[in-house]
Amino acid sequence: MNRQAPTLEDVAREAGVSRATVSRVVNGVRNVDPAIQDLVRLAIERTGYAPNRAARSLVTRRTGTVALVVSGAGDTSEEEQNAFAARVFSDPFFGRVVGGVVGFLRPRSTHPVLMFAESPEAREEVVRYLRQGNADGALVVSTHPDDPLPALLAEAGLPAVLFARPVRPVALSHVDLAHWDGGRIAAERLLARGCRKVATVSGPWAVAASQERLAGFRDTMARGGHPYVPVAEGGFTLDSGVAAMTALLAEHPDVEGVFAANDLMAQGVCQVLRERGRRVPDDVAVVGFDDSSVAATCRPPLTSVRQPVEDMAAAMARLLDEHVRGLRTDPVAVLFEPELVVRESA
Amino acid sequence: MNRQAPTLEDVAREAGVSRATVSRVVNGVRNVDPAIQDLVRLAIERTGYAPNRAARSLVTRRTGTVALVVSGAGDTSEEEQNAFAARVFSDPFFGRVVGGVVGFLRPRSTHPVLMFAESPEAREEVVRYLRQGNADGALVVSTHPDDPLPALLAEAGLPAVLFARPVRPVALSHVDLAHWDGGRIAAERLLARGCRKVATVSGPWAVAASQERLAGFRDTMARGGHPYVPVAEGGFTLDSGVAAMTALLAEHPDVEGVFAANDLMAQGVCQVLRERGRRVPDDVAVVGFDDSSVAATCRPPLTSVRQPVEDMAAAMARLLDEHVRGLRTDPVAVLFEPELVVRESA
DNA sequence: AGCCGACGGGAGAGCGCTCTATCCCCCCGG
DNA sequence: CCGGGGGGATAGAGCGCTCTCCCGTCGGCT
Repeated sequence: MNRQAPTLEDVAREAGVSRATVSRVVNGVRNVDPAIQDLVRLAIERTGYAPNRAARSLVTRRTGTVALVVSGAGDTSEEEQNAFAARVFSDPFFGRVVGGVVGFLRPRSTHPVLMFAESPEAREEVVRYLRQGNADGALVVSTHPDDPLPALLAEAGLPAVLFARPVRPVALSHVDLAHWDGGRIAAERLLARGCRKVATVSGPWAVAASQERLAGFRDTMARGGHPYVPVAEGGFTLDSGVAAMTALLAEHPDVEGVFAANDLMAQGVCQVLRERGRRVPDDVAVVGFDDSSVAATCRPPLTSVRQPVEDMAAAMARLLDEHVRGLRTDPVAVLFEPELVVRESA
Repeated sequence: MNRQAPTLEDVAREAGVSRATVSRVVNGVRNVDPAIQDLVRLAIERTGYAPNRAARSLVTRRTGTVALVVSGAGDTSEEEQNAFAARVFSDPFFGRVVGGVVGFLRPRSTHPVLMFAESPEAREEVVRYLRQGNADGALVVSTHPDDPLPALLAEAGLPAVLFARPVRPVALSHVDLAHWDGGRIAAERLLARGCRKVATVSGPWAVAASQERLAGFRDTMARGGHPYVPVAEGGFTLDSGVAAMTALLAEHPDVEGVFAANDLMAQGVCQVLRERGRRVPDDVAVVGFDDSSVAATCRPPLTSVRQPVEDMAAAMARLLDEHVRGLRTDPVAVLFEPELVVRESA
């Protein structure tokens, strides 16, 4: 940029008032004579003034920026970090998170800085980034239950809000879903359809959400008269869904209903079923989880337990905002309720 | 943050030197006595100093941040903006862009700010954001050929690099693919497989890339002895691929090979084909474009013309960096070559 | 021995903004 | 007619950093 950007001083001179007055008009603070306000606004228009954020944040100690961190637990090399980024983005879940966050942030004229933290160095980088005052706080989405980042942030006293309750308690706010209820809802659907032989593809054991979904599903099935439900562990990916369903089908060829702990795995389940000549939903009913975009594009379209990810992400941003502004000091947990979205698969 | 962050001054006092010296050590500029360097580094360690970016960028007039803008041409309402964000993220293409950009930026300790610009206000916001000095420049990925953002940026003299050549010439650097060659490669594959009756699902007419891919495909088919190739226009989405293939199949039921201008549409093509009882690739060979993640997950896995999106995105970031640093002043175009990735569909 | 230049370090002036303290002026009550 | 009060504007002190001067101290060369 060669043309020197106009400053408050320039506008003040143009309007014939002081810097402070212009500042007040710009920030809409305290009483300013309406006539002078117009004068200042005109001057701003004429000079094409845009406040310099660095200068502002230097004195306010606020940046109006938040970091959106996708973190793992790994000790990944530099090259694999790219793959991590690509993998993250191939999961439709994150698109919804971003959409929700942006939905909250945009009306406030702020925008998220995207960071990936899949190695110790990258995690240090996140902490440094925040400590340097590049952003006011962090929205953290962990892909792994052992993610050490939340603890690092809490320890450094940096404002942060997590997606999903951390396994180890940390003094940070988080939003989460009533996963148990999600499992219950899935079970109720399969029960209502009259499925007798039922199996489930769970998420990784280590993930609390997986266990809760599974518990909700099993408890409800048990209450419905089906105390035994075969389980195969998956990894929330398409491939793992395929593998899990293949194993399940080998041992229980007479299965009539399957609950997969996310849509990607449900898609894998459907693929295996079709390849084995089973029709969905006529022979086997399949219920997914998340109600992500694949639920709609999958053939057949998946009946799925909806996780209101956008709302949850927006709530994260709102919580962080409150923490940063000091409106809220103690960590809180905000819980969302799942609901069934019926399509064709069950 | 209640605990006051240590400043240069604090470190200087601790080390018994001047602010300027500490600054020199931190920035590794000019010669500083090694003994003093150690002294300073020790002091930094002890105080836990982290340079304040706002203060630094106030004087350097550089932020070390770039905006990653996904823009459209629309005049979209606030609510639909969210949908836009979600839609963008459901396209695997953008995940690769982000991965490539992050891959270049991360080693430089910078991180992209994510922005969506699908309305006039949002575009103004992008310009304002950059003018305010929140970011040094913008990486722009347009989803629409009529996107006015590049012109706005060029007009404002803001550094920016585009993905794909803009339809209306703009004084900005861009990276692009040799689309014509991509079309040629697809044609050569179908020709080599001995397909006689061939059709193609193109991208939107208005998009230059669509036309070039189509031209490359047609020219090569013509040279191979097939002057007439039926075309159906798609919109780069799964649904549009389904619609286009349905139409194509109605008029040309004897088709033996299909080239779809991206993988998402190729997936739609495969779905239609399967529903109509055609086997892929035995009855009909399908070639996609992009080699995106759906190419691998699609059933059957897609043979696709690879677009090295990660490399292209990294090149964008590199170009922007050069422009920002003043190493490069005139706009340039960097062209990448596509290559065929053979899987099962053709 | 004297001079010059290179080198290492310090002092201090801002960068553009916010915000507190202050001042001015007008209005009102006594 | 004067003192007090308050709204409305200004002056000025920084926020933490970089960077341009400037100064002192050597080492090497004539």
